[in-house]
Amino acid sequence: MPEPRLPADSPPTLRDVAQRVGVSAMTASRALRDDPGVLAATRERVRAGADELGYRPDEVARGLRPGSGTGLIGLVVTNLANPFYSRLALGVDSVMAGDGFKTVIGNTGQDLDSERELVADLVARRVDGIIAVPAAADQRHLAAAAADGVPVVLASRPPEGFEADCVLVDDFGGARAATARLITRGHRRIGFLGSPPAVYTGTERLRGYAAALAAHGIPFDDSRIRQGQTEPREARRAAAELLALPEPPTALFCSNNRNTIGAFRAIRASGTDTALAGFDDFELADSLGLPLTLVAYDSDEVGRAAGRLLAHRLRRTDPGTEKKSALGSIQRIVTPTSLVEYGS
Amino acid sequence: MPEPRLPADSPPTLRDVAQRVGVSAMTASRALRDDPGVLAATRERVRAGADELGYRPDEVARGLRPGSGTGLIGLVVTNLANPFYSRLALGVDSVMAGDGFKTVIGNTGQDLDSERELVADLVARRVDGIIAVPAAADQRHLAAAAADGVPVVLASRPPEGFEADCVLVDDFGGARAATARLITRGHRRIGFLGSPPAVYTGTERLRGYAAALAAHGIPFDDSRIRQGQTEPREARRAAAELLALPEPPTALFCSNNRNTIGAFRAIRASGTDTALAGFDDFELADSLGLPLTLVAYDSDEVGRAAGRLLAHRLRRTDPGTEKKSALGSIQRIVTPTSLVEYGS
DNA sequence: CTGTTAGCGCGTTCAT
DNA sequence: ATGAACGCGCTAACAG
Repeated sequence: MPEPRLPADSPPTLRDVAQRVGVSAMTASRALRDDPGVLAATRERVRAGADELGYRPDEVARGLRPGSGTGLIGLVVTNLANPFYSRLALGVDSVMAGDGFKTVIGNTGQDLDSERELVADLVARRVDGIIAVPAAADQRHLAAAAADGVPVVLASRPPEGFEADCVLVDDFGGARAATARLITRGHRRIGFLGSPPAVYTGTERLRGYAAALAAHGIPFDDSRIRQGQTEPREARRAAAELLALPEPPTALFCSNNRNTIGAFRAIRASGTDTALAGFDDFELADSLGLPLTLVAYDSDEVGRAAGRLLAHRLRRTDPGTEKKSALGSIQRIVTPTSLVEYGS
Repeated sequence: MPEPRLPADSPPTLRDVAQRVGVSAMTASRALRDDPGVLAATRERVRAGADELGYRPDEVARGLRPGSGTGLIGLVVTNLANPFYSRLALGVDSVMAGDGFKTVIGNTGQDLDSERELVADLVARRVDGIIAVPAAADQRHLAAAAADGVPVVLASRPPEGFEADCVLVDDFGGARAATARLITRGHRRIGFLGSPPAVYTGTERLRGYAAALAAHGIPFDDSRIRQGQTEPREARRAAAELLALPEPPTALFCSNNRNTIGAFRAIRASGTDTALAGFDDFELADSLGLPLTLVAYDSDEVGRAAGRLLAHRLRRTDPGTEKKSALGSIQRIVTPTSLVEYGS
C-alpha cells in the first residue's frame, strides 16, 4: 500500500521521484526531458513515478541556471483600463504564450517613477525580455535594461536615446488623412484636442493635423489647439471652450478616443452640428447619432507584432554573440491605419 | 583606475560587490538588507560598492530559498479584452503592487484546458498565490493548487468542490431588481438574453430574473429565454428572434453588457420601442438615444477586494500553520449592485 | 561584528 | 546507459 502522502507538504522534487523509482536524480531528469541515452524502460518507470507523485519541475530552480531563461517576459503599459492597452496585452500574450513564455504585466499609471521601478524589478526577476509602452521621452531605464542584455521592444512609441525594435502606428498619416477629410468637406476652422504634449502619439498626431492644414493652405491657429486632456471629462470641457470661441471651429479633430468621447458630449450638449473626427475606433461609435470619422487600426496586431519581434530576438540570444550590434539590424514596424465613417 | 566593466557582461552578483569592498558575501547581504549587527561604516562601504556596480539582488535566486516566496501572484481571467476583466486586473494589481507583489496575468480565452495548464504552470513557477475567474464549474485544478499550499481566491464565481475565499457580485439581487423595475413599468412579456448556461453569473442572473417574475405572479416562459450568446453579434440575432415572435416581448433583460449591446442593436433595427435593461454598466450607455436600465457595480473594487483577501492570507502563511482548516475562516464577500437609468 | 558552511532544485560536466 | 560532483545567487544557521 503506497504511503498516504500529505499533499500539503512541500511539492515533490526531482529527487523524490528518482528515489521512489530507484534511480538517481540525473536519470530522472533526463528521462523526463526526453533526453536521448535513457533506456526506454527506465524512462517509462520514471514517468509513471512522476505522475503518481504529481511531480512538476520547479521553474524557478530551472531558471536560476545560467543559459536557460526564466520563460517570463515583462509587459509595461500605462493604463490597462484603456482598451488599446488591454488589446495590446492580449496580442502580446497570444504570441508569447505560443512560444512558451508567460507575460508579467505591469501597470504604471503614467508615472515615470513607477515605470523606472517596474523595469528595474523586471530585470531583477530575470525576465527574458521586455515589451514596453514608455510613458515619457526619458527612457534611460529601458536603455539600461537593454544594455544589461535584456531585449527590449517598444510598442506605440519609438525608442529615444538608444536602439531597440519597435512597432508603431501610423500616427502622422492617420491624423493627416482624417483632418484632410474634414477639409475636403469644406471645413476651414478645425479645432484640435489631444493628450499632453509629452506623449509621443499625441504630438505625432498633432503634426499630422498641422500637415493637412498646411497642405491646403490653411493657417495653423494656436487658439484652436487644446492639449493635455486625458479623460473624457476634461476633454469635454476643453471642447466646450473651443465651441464658445467668438469664431468657433466648425469641426474638431481628437487625437485619441478619450478626447473624441469628451468632444462628442460637448457637441451634443451645444446643439451645434460641429463635425467630429478622431483617432482610435471604439465600440458603439456607430450608434451615437452623429456623423463621425475615425482613424482605425488593429491594436491586437500591434501587440502581436511586438511579440513576434521579441520572440525573434529571444531565439538569437542564446549563443555568445552578446554584442548588441551583432544581434541583427533593429526593426521598426509601422501599422497602417484606415478611415471609418459612422452615423451618417 | 577601475577596470572598465563591460555592462553587457552578466549582471554583478553579491560576491562581486563583496569582493570589491573587501568583505564576505554574507556581510554584504546583511548590509544591503539593513540587517542589524552590521557596523554602520561597513554598511556604507558596501552600499557604495553596490551602487557603483549597479548591483540588484537576483529575485529568482532569492525566491528559490524555502520560506521566502517569489513575490509573484497569478491572475487567471478568461478575456482581458472585456472591460470587466481589465478593470478587475487593475484592481488586483493596485492592491498587490502595494504589498510588493507582481502580478502575472494569464488569459485563457474561456478554454478549460488552457486554464488547467495555466494554473499548473503558475504553481510550477511558485507563485505565492492565485486569483482566478474560473471558466467553468470544473475547478479541480484550482483545488489541487490550493491543496498544494498555494492560496487561491476566486473572483466573480464561487468555489465548486473545495473551499476558498471569493469575491462575488450580487448577481441574483441585481438581476431581480432590474427585472422588477421593468415589471413595475407595466411589462409582462419580458425576454431574457444571457451567456451560456455553464457560466455561473449567467445562471445566477437568470434566477434573479425568474424570481422577479414569480414575485409578481408572471409565469416563466421558456420561449422567451435565449442563452448562449457571447458576442454582441450573436446577441443581436437572438434578440431579433424574440422580437419576431407572434407575441413579442415588450421588454428585454440581458445578463451582461455583450448581450445588452446586441439587444440594443436589434431593438434599434426593429423600430419598436421595446424596453431594455441589462447587467453591467458601460461607457456611452447614456448616449444611445434609448431608455436603458443597467445594473451597475464597481469592477475595480471586485479586484481590489480579491487582492486584499489574498494579501491577508499571504501574511498568515509563513508559520508552520499549514493546515488549511487553521488558516482562519473562509471569506465570501458580495459586492452590491445598483440600478442606473439612462437616456430617458 | 564578521566569516564559513550548507543547501534551496535543477542541469551541465565528467566519470563509471 | 547511469551516477557523483559542482555550481547558479542568495541567505539561515552556526561558528569565530
